[in-house]
Amino acid sequence: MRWSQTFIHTLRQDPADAEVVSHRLLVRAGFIAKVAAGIYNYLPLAARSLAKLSAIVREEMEAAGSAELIMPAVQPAELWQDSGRWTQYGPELLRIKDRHDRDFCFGPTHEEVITDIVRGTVTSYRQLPVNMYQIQTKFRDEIRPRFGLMRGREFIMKDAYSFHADPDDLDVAYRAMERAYRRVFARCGLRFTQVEADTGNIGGSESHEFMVLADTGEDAILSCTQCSYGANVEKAQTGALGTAPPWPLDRPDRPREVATPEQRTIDEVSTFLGIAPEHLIKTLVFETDKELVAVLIRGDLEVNEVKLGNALDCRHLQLASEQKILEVTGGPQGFSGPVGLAGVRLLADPSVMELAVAATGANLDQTHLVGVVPGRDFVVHQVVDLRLARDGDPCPRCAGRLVERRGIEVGHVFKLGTKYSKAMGCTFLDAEGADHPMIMGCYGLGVSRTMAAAIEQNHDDKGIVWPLPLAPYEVVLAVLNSDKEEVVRAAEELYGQLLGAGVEVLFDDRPERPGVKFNDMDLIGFPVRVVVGKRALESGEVELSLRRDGEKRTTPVGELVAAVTVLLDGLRAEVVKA
RNA sequence: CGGGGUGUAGCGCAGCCUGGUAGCGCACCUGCCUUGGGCGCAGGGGGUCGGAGGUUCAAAUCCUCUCGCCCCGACCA
Repeated sequence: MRWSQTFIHTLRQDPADAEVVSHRLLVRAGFIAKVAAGIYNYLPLAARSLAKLSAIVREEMEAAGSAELIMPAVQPAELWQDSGRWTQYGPELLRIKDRHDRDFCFGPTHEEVITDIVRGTVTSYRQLPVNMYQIQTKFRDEIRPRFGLMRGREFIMKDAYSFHADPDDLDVAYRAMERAYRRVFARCGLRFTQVEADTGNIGGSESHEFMVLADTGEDAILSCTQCSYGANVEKAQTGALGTAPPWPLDRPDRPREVATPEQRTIDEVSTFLGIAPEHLIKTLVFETDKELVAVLIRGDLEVNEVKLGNALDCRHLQLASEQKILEVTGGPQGFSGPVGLAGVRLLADPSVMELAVAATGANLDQTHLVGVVPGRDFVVHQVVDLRLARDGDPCPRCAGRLVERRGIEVGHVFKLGTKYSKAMGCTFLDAEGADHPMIMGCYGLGVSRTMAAAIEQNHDDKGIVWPLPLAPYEVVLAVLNSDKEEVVRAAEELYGQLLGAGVEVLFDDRPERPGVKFNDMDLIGFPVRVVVGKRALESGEVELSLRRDGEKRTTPVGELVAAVTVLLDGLRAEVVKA
């Protein structure tokens, strides 16, 4: 392709509204252009990268036994009413009406449609399993779209769904999908990790996320330095805690009140009392959509609100207001404690119940209790892991330590269970003729987000540094002195040779000054660069370099095709075969 | 939805406070010049100042309403 015949327009200045690097570079390098908040044009360069990524996804999905189909973007309300999500999904579901005033939505996901397909066709265990996928535009009306393609409202996703007669069969498909995802991201040339994930409000029994590693990632992930354990911070567990320092105070037969004027925070109280934060019981009051609860955790630890939400089985959760705390505990914020606390559900992290003796708030203004013994001085309704894991914590599986890294969620696989099949009557007959809901799995991969994540991970101060498999063109060929007939002739000749050899090359034939061309090539990030200029040409040579190191080497004109082929083969060999 | 901003040429911005012929840089067009890292010189085209209403002799500027967009928060398969 010739530059002059495609549509590539770079910007000299950063767009004012781009916050993150992938957004900034995608816009500047001419890959995308905003149409509305969270809605973008994918210009020709982006279309090529997306096509390459999609091709890899298709190959791996087919290899894993999933068949491509295409479902509608616009879906009738009836299906969503059938599953119950028409009312559950909330304003993120873009609802639209047709000319007859009938309700539709623009699909944010396709469980309803695929379940409708399968329930109408599959009736016997003999027809299972079923596994299908599509690559399609989704729309989710996010409250605040941001970060360009990282969190758009309209985006491209590969979504797959599988249907099974029993959990073991689901497990087979699930493992095949995990493997396919690992292969996809490895073949894209991305550094990534697979982690255990919270199943969130989609429900289900098992879930993994695939994270492209990048410092700018929105998600925190913890992985063990010694074993394969890895989890999203929302889900991460930790190993046994170290032993606390010895209790430095007396051990009264019952808790003793101590005046702690204006000492509210863990740091203030532990310093004031001369004890370690590990000796304090932190008491937090949360307000859910159903109730108020008091949550206990050791003073040096933090509560994981996702774990808490799961334990309480609630949809929304927030720290209670000062007013609510006063109503529930009788004391002001900063002086809450479990002793004598009645009329409210009490949850504790195991770290609290392991304390032999502790200090905590007295539910009285300016007062704490010391010498509190869990089990003797208070009992809780439920002991459950509520701890937020953090960097340096012990691994739950081995003797190693967890390290925290940042990642971008590009894939998420779920064992869904029977949530949709039950709700929508998607059942089959087993060998005995008994009726059962099918067991489902669903598997999402953010295609447009993966393109953005690739840039978050691979860029420098000049622009994008595409991994070869996702580059819009593998090679760029630039002619520097377009006023010199013999230089242009040589470049045209080389362009023909590269095309003839099957090299995926973009020919920068614009009559621009060299500086403009160099900067554009760096900005767009073509992996291999060939420069034809009069200087090298005088000695019968052209210049060759890789985007990632910029190191220049010259090669005789007659050997260019061979030299480019060698470079490309080298880059391909680096991409891990998962 | 709460808080804070912002909207002026394709892009990035100034002008607004203190009302008086709409500006700068980049991009674009023409000519000359230059040609290995976003050349130089000269000339030129392009804007109902987000929209509606109001105040005024006069509104980009002041007032009211409205819409879009951005940031922080809450939210997020």
